[in-house]
Amino acid sequence: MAEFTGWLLDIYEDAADGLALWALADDGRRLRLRRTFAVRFYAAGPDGELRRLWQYLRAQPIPVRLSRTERQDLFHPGLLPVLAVEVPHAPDQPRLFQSLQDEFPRLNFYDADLNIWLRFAAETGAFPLARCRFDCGAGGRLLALEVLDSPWDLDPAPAPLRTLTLAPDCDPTHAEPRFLEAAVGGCRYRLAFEPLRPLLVNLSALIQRHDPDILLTSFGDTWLLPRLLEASSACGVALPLNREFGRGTAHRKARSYFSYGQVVYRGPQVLLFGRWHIDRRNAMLWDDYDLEGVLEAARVTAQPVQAAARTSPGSGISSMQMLTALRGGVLVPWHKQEAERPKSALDLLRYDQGGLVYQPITGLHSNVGEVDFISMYPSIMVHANISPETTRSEGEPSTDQPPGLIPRTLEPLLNKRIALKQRLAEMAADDPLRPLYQVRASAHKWLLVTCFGYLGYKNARFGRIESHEAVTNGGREALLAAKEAAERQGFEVLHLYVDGMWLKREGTTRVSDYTPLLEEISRRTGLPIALDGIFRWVAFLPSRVNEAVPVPNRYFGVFQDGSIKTRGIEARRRDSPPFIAEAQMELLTILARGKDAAAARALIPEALTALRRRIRQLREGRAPLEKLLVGQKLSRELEKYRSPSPAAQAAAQLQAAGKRAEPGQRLYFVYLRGGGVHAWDLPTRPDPRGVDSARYIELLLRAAETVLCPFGISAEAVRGVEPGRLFPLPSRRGLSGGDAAAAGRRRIRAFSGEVSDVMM
DNA sequence: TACAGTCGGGG
DNA sequence: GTGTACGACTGTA
Repeated sequence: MAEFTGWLLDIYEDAADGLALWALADDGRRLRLRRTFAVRFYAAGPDGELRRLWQYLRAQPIPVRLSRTERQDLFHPGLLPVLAVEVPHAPDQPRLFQSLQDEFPRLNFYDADLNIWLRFAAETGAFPLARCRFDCGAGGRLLALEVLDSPWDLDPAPAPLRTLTLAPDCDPTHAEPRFLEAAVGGCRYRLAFEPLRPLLVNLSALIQRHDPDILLTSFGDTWLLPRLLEASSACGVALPLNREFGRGTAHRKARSYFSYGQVVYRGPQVLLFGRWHIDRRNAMLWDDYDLEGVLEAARVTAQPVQAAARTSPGSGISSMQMLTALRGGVLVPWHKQEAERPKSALDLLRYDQGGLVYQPITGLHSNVGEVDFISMYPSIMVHANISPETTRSEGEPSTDQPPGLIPRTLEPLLNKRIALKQRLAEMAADDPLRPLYQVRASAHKWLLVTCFGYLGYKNARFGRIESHEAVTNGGREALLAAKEAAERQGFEVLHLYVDGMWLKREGTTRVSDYTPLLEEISRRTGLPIALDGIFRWVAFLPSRVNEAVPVPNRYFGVFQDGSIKTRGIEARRRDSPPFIAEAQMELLTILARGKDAAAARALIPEALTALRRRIRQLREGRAPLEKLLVGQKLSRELEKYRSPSPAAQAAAQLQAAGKRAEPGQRLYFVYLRGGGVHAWDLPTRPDPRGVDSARYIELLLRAAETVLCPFGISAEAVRGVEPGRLFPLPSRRGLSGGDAAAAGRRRIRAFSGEVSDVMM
């Protein structure tokens, strides 16, 4: 084997050698390598306890090397005396550490619960899909490894990965699939599920013949792979899902957890060794980023590919922070130990603010420029050097100190994202590489967004609330500085929202007219800023509950290039039935042809005609059922519901049919006459005649009002589009009261709490 | 009127 | 394997 170059695909613990590695050589061979690998972790605490730990470790059977040394804990000044524990055989470490947790509750452990990829990446500079030079001895023993590229390269040499796609011919939650559709090496196969034995034999032959690097499945985690594995053991036909011979697959249980204010359901997982299983239906945020987004995330976070495909970007950024710490000799706490410092009421008042939000001037405006800070919060963290160890307790950042852990982690990511966006801006619209760069930029965006949230999360390993607050302070200051600059240059500020502002100035209609403003803002704040575009027209909407109150994030408009931007309206809400969302977009597309507000107004009759057609479609039952599906997330266990919300009703129906619906799962259903629903994932289809078309018409009319009323069309006029038929107008609520007058005035207020992911 | 339940974000 | 905000809105009692 000697020396060769190629890509590093996979790493995992190996009972015999310590570490198994898979390489894809330039000549196309897939090679299994092995080497020993020692891991180190640390303990700190009272001297007596450390001595006791020393004796305990000496007495137990797992070989270890012990030494006393000093290391840096990010949350404590100076160096911390620690006991270093080196475990020469990596697979021993988790078991050993497990036993220490109960035995030594008073000690603080560091670097104790890191996955093997992270340790390997810290030690060697490698990362998933890194280009490497491998030097091998007999039997695949890895003697030396040289990493040839970096995760920050914009154009990494693409690894010629082989993918086997597997998908049942229908959604197994609905019906029993009859065929397994497979695609590999440019060929498609259709394998019958019954009888099982030939299926297994054929599939096994496909895998052996093509030896894919990736098993890209639909429902592989939740249904297909468990089913195949079960069949394999029942029939006694070996199925080489793993590339690693003789090793079983790894399984993770399904779970629901709370994140970003809502429950998330994560399905069960089936993980492979030596090749990757990615279930595109169980991939989290990377879902629509496709495989490239997953690979990009794995490269920059040094998370295993199969994990990167399934975890949130939160664990990705956490992984990057840990890597920065390991490489810089900073201890990675096992559990974050530091509680928040006590704060006075005044501090709380000062701190507990999020992004700056203005009340927009409601109504229709022409020639409005939208100017946004680019990745505002991450830019502030890097620019102002905000990190747990550099932030003073007053919440003031310190730029006179060396760059902190968080800025060091973020800076390359931020630079790469900006470079990718630059590359995109220079690319032709039809460049075949465009989607690739988009997907990569997108993956980076999520990592950046999450990093800010993590600063404020009390259980994050490197979080600290004061740093979090220093960031939001910086954001508010920057936005105010931007507003002042705009006003000084004669712009009217129509709206401010956390990291963006909407501006108008008589005679200012060209992109270049904004250049002096952008330059001034960038100079004053030190943060990157860009013109998102100039709206031909944009409408900021009032509250539906109280017409006098503007709401900060409900608007729609059309840029000069004809593209439509919407926020908060029906078309963007995930619980809107597709029919309603599409109808609203249809109306907007018609209005978007208007070059200014007046021209758009002239297109209203055409929009009303389209609306009339849509209403008729609903009334005559011609809208396809799938377009009427409402999707809502189950927010809790079925038993915990106190009133039968539509999602709870759907869950009850599923349960009655023997299918358990977990919190965090999105359930789809149609509204039925009489107030009920019919869950979509039932074996029976709803009777189209039972569909509550009146309710859908009401939803449609509301969506139409949202986009038409700003043009001066009354709600009554929208509802009267059908000759001889006026749909009743639901009464507006709470119009009375002193609130309205107060709300009519424009005032600046701050969001309290999280606005983390609004910002980028 | 009060309360319970759901959504939001980007590209 | 990571986050339990908060305001807008809707439906129902």
